[in-house]
Amino acid sequence: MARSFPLHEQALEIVARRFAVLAEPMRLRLIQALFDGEKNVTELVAATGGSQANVSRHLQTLLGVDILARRKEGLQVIYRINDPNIPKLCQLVCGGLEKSLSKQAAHFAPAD
Amino acid sequence: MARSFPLHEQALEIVARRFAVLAEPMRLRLIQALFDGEKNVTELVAATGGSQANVSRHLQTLLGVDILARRKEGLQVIYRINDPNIPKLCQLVCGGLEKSLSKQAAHFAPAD
DNA sequence: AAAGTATATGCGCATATGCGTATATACTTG
DNA sequence: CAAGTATATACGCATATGCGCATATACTTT
Repeated sequence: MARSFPLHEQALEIVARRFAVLAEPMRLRLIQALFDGEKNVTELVAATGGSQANVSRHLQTLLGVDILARRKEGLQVIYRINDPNIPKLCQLVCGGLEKSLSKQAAHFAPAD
Repeated sequence: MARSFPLHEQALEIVARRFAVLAEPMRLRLIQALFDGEKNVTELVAATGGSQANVSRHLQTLLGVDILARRKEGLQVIYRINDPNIPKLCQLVCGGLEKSLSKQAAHFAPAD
């Protein structure tokens, strides 16, 4: 039954996994930080304000689904965006943000 | 520090939330089932093979972020895709699937 | 109004995930 | 080889989420 779908089970889980990887603010921050070029972990830690351990963990997650790629240079590991669809993807979601923002704006007081 | 990002905290969380909603196989199934037109809950239950309760809950989730919209018709509630970006979004992710599929095929070959 | 159909929701459990802390690994330099 | 720097990982806890089950709600029909 479930075999007759455009996407089989396996594919669905992979797509879901992919979305799940993008479903974390910190990982989105990392992706954003890499939009303007590759960076090493220390730079990413600084750019995102996260802890080194946490940033590293999220980088592994992004690496695991090939959203990012990395390159070692001496002591440092330099990450970059590997999936060409990621910018478009984020653009699509962020594009539809305006409505959501105005809709949910009420929930957040303009603290700053 | 974290203030200088293209997307502020608030926006990041909304985007992340949006991705999270798409990060469930059953919800992707529901979205897929609605690609060829609106359907009521019973039809969606049949199309996805899920339980009524579970399907309903996932529909509420999709409704909550305006990916779906609904319309009542007598006893039935008829859902439809509301966000015009969803098809493109899925297309983008599914497009990059081929590589992931071939890559992860190995993982599924063994009993895991 | 009572019974029936269609849909939504509360509850509890099992599991997944994020994150802090500490530690391990990799490489470089003195 | 010891010390130092950069990155990755193991562990544990707190929380979030999916799902089955039972039940509630909404509307229709008799």
